[in-house]
Amino acid sequence: MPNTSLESLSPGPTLIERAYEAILAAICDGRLEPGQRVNQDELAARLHISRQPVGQALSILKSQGFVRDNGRRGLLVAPLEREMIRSIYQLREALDAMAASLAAERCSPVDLTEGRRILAEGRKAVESSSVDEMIATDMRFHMWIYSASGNPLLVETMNHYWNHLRRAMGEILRHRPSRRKVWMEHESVLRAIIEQDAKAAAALALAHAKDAALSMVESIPAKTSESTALPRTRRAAGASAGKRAASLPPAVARRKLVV
Amino acid sequence: MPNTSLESLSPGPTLIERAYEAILAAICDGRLEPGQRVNQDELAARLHISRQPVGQALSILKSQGFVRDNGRRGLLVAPLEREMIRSIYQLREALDAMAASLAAERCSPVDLTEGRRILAEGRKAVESSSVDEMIATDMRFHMWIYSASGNPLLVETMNHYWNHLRRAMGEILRHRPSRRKVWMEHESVLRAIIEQDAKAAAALALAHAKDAALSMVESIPAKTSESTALPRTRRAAGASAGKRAASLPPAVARRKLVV
DNA sequence: ATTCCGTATTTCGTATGCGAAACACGATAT
DNA sequence: ATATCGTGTTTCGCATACGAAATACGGAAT
Repeated sequence: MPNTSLESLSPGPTLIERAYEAILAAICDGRLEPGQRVNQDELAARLHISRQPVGQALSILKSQGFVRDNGRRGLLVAPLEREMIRSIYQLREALDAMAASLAAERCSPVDLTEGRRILAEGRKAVESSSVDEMIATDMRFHMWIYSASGNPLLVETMNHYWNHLRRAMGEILRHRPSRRKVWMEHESVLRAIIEQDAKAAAALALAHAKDAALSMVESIPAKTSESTALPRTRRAAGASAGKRAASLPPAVARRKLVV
Repeated sequence: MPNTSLESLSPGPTLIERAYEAILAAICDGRLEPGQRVNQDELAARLHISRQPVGQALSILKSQGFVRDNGRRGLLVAPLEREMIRSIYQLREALDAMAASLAAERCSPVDLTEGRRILAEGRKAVESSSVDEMIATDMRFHMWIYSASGNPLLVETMNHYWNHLRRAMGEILRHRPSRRKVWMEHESVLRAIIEQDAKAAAALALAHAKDAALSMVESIPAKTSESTALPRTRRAAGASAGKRAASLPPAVARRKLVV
């Protein structure tokens, strides 16, 4: 059989992947609240699967910072921390600017129509005052820029951070009204991209990120009570982990496994 | 017992965490070669543990892009791809500049002595021509800047990317000689930080990243033969995933699990 | 000799079983 | 009444068992 353009088939989403998606979605849209304990058995029961794939999904979520270790008493949904959100917005200042600049230089006509479409959607979402829809469209607009920048890693990385932002935005917007000028700013960024004015696009995106940071970061309580059902279980060594480089474990290093 | 400053104890590294560290280390320093198949049973045997923790560790590694799915035939170590490295360096241009600027503004005296120490170490490593040591010190210097920037997320994110870079650098430096001016450039960045000249620090860091990108990216073969023992197993749908936003699965979405 | 097909093997995903460690609660001693 | 200790319960980590799906290989047919 000669080279048909048929690619082979995907093994399809495993239970691990589907559990991951389901739990992540629940965390991001607030169905699982920050600080809430999360339990393998219970999740497994709710999803009608065994503990095994749930455990694996939670491992991944933990490595991505969406859930946090809670001693031997399971895990809990990562609380919203002002410091974390501030850090994300700081990264966005650098990366959104770069992304907008790149997008202005190299995005294609079909990208542009897509951008315009998202802008229209966003305006509509603001009219309808559906908080969830507003957040989703906001995220979609920015993801569009990352995508138009042509850097796949940017897409991946920022998708991750935006999932964290989504949580915070959902929490905030349920109480405070939203900034209406958001989509004005989006429009001006889009216009700069359309006009291929990289400098302007970068500057506008930067300003937008700074604006957003200003209104979001202040809205988050400085420390979320901290004592959220925190059992006095074993835990430390990793407490001073402020400057650690490792991505996963405190590396208390019993005996190192060697491959 | 009143509030002693004792934090509770950590449950200690689990086998999952230790396996993760061991496998990641093996991948980063090249003991597990790019494109090589990786096998749960074999790894478990080599580490003298069962498949379970190995599988979980691999799940995490997969979500971080260090290993890649290979149909139902296990996983393989992610091949080195020029496009990937190029993307990383592009992110570095934005983030290294920002980090250097922040570091110049806010790093403490003890940070500075640490920086000087690493610089000296780096010089020594170049003398000794130990490739591994050169890479390690290079990474350490940059991680120091991220850390001095005061943004913990920057540390985490860049640590991740530098693990990818380590792989590539190791592969390259075994064939080509290293750029000797690296530590000259590092020194000038450090000096700008010491003098608290944020603008200069950012500019120098940016130039350094661009230089490094130039000499690294070209050294990577355009496509690593691609056919590296690739079985014609089921796989697709995710093949056109260039612009996808999802971080884990292609979301072919059989029936969505709902929490 | 080459091609095709059926069977054995490999290897993963998922479920289940077991033990350890911490919490929760109630009983006892002061 | 309060403090202390011992027991039961919870909940996870890790090992093992089982089934599904794909490959690899050897024999039969052309």
